[in-house]
Amino acid sequence: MSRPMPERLAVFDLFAGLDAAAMDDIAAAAVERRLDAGEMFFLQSERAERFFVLVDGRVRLTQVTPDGQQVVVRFIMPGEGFGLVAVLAGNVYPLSAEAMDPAVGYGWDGPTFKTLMARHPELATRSLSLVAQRVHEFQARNRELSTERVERRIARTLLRLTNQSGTRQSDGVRIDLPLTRQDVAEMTGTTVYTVSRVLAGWHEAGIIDAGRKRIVIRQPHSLVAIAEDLPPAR
Amino acid sequence: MSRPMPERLAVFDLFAGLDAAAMDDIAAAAVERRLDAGEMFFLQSERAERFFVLVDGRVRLTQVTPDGQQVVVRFIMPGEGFGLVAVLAGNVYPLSAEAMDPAVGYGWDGPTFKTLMARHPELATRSLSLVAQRVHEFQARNRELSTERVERRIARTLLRLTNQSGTRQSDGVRIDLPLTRQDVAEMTGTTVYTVSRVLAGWHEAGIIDAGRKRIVIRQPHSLVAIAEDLPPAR
DNA sequence: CGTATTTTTGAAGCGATTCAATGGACGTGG
DNA sequence: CCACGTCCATTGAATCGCTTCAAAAATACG
Repeated sequence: MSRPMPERLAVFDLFAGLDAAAMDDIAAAAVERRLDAGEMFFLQSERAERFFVLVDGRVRLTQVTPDGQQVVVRFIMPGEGFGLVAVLAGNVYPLSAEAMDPAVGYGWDGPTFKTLMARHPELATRSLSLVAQRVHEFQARNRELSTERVERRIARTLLRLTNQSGTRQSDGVRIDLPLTRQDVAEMTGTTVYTVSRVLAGWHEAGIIDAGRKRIVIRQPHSLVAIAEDLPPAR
Repeated sequence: MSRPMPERLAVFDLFAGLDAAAMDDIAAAAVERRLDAGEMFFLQSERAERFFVLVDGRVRLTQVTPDGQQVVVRFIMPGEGFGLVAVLAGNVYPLSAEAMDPAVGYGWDGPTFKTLMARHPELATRSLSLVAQRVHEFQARNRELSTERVERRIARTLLRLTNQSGTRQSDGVRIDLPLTRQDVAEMTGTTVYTVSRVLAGWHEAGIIDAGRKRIVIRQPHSLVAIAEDLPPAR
């Protein structure tokens, strides 16, 4: 729990466009937290006191439904924030945040952040844009879930993950997350079995290359075609 | 397009806790818009210039998917805002807003509202809470759509609508919206046929009373039991 | 009344789930 | 470096929930 460097904040979406003085002020109020792989930043249904911006590592956000099913809500990469919505709404955390690797985050509690927003109106505007963007994402995902079939949802999810954390390789784009079929199933609202079958089919067609916790997209355009429901060949 | 009365703003979530001076300032910047039933406040994919707070009437928010399917996102009742997220994010409207009755709304454009937020920090905080709440709703709905069966989703949707616009009657609680089976289907991500069958089953069991564009909940606890997946009898 | 909209119902079909069981990959310790 | 145990992925077969299409019935409305 040490004091973070103000310069490092500048790279984060949430703090874009703030001047040096504001940055100092905000950084002074932050608390650094370092976690090992598998440790939790916070747990679902705890009172939401503090939100974080991820500096290093990766974080998995999961939610457990009342009847015990688990859902992967999203992954957080360095520079992104998590928990902000719950803190601002003054609720409990609606999901759990687990470090997938050794991770470092900066945290602020609600009252502190509100004070900061009052002092720096630009911060409030940025927060709003970010949260608004989050609404868009969820809305899009909602529409997907209610109108699209599983294969398409999986295609979309892989493409999204590719944008978020894909690295080019000689044979395609690799998704840089240790994703199990179970994870993909929990993100798309289906089962491990179906994911396995779908991926097997795509592998057959040469669209992807998949192994244990490893997915490489060999033909992104084919995946886009599936996601957008275009005729496969043209 | 006349000037709204500041006192009327006080009842709205968005402006709760603001003092009279602030209210005057905000009201002075608002534009009133009056629509007949069937007219649109705005259309999906127009540039989002202005958001509204509904003063009177009811508004249906719908979204059309790329492949032409329609989804009912939610209904807006007096006192609620709509379009805020799109305006703050500076995007196009992700959905269309249609007046179901003759409706009255107050509107603000983005730059104006940002200026107002800078002058009244309390307004920024309130906006954030509201948008945050919206995120929660969508997140909950996401979880529903990805893990629950149709019957449960319909039960939940009816309960939600009951909370939003239900009126007590001798024989139960009536949903005060002219809801077609099609509307319910579009809210729950299913088909007219399935909705009809499910409602018929519930009517059979005495849980609801339904007619053309009319649904009355006779046994809310039974519906809750279905929504929560509890054993029906106890 | 006649017409349009909304709702219901039947029957067929399919996509996805479920369960059970096998097969493969990885890490660890001997 | 091999052998073992564990976790992860695959596959087949049975089943089911829901959709789809077609058509009729009910309700509202001018």
